[in-house]
Amino acid sequence: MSGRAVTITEVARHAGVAVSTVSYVLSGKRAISADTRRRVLDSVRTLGYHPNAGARALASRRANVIALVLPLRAGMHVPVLMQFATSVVTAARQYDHDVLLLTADEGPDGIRRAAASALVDGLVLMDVELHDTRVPLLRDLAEPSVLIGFPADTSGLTCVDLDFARAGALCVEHLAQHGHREVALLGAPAVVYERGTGFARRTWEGFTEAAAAHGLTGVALPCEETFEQVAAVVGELLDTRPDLTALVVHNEAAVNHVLGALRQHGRRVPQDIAVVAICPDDIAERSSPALTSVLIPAEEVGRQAVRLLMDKLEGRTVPEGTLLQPRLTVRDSTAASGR
Amino acid sequence: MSGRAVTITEVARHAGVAVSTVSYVLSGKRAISADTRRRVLDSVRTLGYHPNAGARALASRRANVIALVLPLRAGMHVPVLMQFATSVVTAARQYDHDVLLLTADEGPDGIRRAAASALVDGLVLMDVELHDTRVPLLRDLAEPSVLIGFPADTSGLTCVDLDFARAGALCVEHLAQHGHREVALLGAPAVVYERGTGFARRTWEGFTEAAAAHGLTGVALPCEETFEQVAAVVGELLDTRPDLTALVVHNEAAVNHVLGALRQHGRRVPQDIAVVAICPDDIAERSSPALTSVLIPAEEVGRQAVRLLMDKLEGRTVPEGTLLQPRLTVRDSTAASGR
DNA sequence: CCCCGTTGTCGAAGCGCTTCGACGCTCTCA
DNA sequence: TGAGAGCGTCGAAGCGCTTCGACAACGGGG
Repeated sequence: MSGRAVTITEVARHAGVAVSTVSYVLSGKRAISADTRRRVLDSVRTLGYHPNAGARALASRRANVIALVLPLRAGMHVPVLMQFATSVVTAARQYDHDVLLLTADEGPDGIRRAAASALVDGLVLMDVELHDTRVPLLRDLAEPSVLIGFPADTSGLTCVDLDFARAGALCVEHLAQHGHREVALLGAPAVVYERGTGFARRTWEGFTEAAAAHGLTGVALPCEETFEQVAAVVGELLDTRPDLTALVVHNEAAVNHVLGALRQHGRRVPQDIAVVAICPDDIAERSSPALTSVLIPAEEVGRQAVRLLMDKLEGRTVPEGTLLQPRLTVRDSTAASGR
Repeated sequence: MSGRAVTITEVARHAGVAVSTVSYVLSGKRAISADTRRRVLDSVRTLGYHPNAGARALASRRANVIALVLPLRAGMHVPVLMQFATSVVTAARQYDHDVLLLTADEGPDGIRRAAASALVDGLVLMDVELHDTRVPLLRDLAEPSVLIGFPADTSGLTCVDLDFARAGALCVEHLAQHGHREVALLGAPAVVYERGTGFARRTWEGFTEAAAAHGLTGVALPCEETFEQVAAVVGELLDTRPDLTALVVHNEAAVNHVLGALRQHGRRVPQDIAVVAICPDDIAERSSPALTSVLIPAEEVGRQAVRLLMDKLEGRTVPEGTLLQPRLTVRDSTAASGR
């Protein structure tokens, strides 16, 4: 490597054409004869030319970079966040864009800075709360943005997420079909609900409503993440609700503790009690027994977010809300349950 | 927001000075009278001026962006990765740089592209293997880079990491002090060792050598991450080694399974068996009992990596290897052990 | 009192690219 | 056979910024 980088001027000289011709070959924005194209591409290859990103951004007013705004707050399950992040990067690359990582600790200023300096063409925000302080900012930003998660008021925005209400309901329906009459939801830590995190609340509501609709007794509880606290909640539940035969767990970090607590209390899964989780597949598969679960389709959500953002960048109009339908995978933690 | 962005020309006009003067006020590269400086800064503020990143990069040949190259491979503990990532972003912002996220699935080409296009000024690579294919590329890249983790041959590179050998030894020493005579290491999944992941191997070696040095019987085993597999290994260990009184666990995902397995086998921690973990503090604290642990100082490593990169960007020479000293925090999983 | 070194400011030349308008060809159709 | 319509290519004008050299204005030392 070393030395100065190859410029488009050198490529043009090497191929014996004008600079603009090289540019058109590379962008495909004007017709170019097959012969010229071949010669230019040859020169590009032999010289090892890479267009200068800054110059390109300056001249075209497009940086070909999008921002990914990560939160990092208590109670968020990090591996899922990471899945979102990597799928956003991968999807962005498919549209020939790169991804700039912005964290929450710079606050709204960071977003404004990146947008105003034309560092990025658009934004993807993760883990949006019901009353997110970043939302007003997005509304009057010139750059388009897409939210992963739904704030309370989605007007003027573009949001994508799994349909968590449906996910909660799906778990209940599955259990109802298997004859369970009394079920419990173990959710996120209390702080997550208090903060107004949409997906946690919506699961809760979906669970509660579906239980009512199917005539089940359903109780929903927040759930902390240390073994001791989980064991306490589980113990309490088992003691006070003798007819309880199924648990829905919507808390990645607590899933294994729940199973451990049940083991400790001498309950077998699924013979004594059924368990359904809402979590990534790898967690469900790695538990013992393997858990029937509704997976968080992080990869799909990330891809959709990028697709929507690209549509907006092209000037196409996109729907305000996009809800991905959950699917339930039956594994060993409910299968044998024939009561 | 909306409309076209404010340019330096408009600021200059508004403040009644030349464009270059505005530039010098902002960069501080030439002396400017207090009065002029104030007027310019006022204009900047009232107009809401943000320098265009592309133009700046083009003219100054510095993008003020660094790349963070993430792997994503089996057996890596994601939350730790995420800690690295966020600390790199935070540290970079302190040097007025942004972070571009590159993933491994584009391979070395992604690195080359980002560097050659002047999208980034330098690179931080995470989770480097002993024989990493990206390393030769880095050696002949014009852009400086810093590795988190040590490859087998570090010549011509800059590497930072926790001193894992020392971490393994520290655990042994702590246990030796508490009178333990036979100890076991439960490490990463076998695939991680086979792949040649430096930090896993170095912990193993540090553990083994320290055990020998202190006259302890020490056995080291890889450890998979499902509860069943962990329980099997733990069961086997307890059965075949009746004198075993302490476990060192270097596997974030398996830690809780180990505790669960010990519970299942009726062993109390720390009365019957002591446990030391090498893992982030939050995991150690959230376990029950809270674990004596050597923490992975992810935040410190990320910060150092950025500092080293900035030094290289400034043309300063930096050491090839930087090893961070581990510290052991005593908690409940070894404290009461008085044997 | 003259010369020279400072200090503060300006103008202009790029940085490497995209894109617009122009222009010379070659075809086609009347 | 000549006008008009593409097609393929070129030159030049920026995009918004940094940085270099120039140059007033001012003071201090000989």
